Amino acid sequence: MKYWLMKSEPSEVSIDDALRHGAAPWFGVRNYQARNFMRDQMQIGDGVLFYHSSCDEPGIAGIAEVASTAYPDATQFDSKSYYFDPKSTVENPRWILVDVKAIRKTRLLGLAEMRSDPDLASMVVLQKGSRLSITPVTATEWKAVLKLLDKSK
DNA sequence: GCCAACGTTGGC
DNA sequence: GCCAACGTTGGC
Repeated sequence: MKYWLMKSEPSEVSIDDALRHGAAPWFGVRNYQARNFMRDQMQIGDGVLFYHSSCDEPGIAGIAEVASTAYPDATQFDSKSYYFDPKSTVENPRWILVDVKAIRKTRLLGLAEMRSDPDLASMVVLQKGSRLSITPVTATEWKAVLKLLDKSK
């Protein structure tokens, strides 16, 4: 059982969208490191912090879980898709994904509040220059985040 | 809109 | 394989 933080732009897929859709493919990852986490390390049932990025209020917006093992991202084969990759083939797909199931929406846990918690000092997403859309979360960080979410700020 | 940080590309 | 140029991310 591992824990992850996964970024989504709410203008594309927000936590509300994810809750409506149930388990859905986490399409569009085009970064090898993030892909490799999904391919090599994610297991069904892993905990996911659903993070809103590139928006007015960046931060953790919900809790989700990994709902499938890895399989090819269909959007890479769709020439009309923004995520189309002409260099990828069905025989040898370059991009894979997992299904993610949103479990609940939380209050918005912003970056400033996260940075104020010493238990989160080493959290990858808080490091300077960290842009990776999928990052590992330690069990300690997971617990600390849940604890912060329980506080009514 | 700015800009730092990082990833990718491609010429050599 | 190096590395400069370019593109992208994402908070501010």
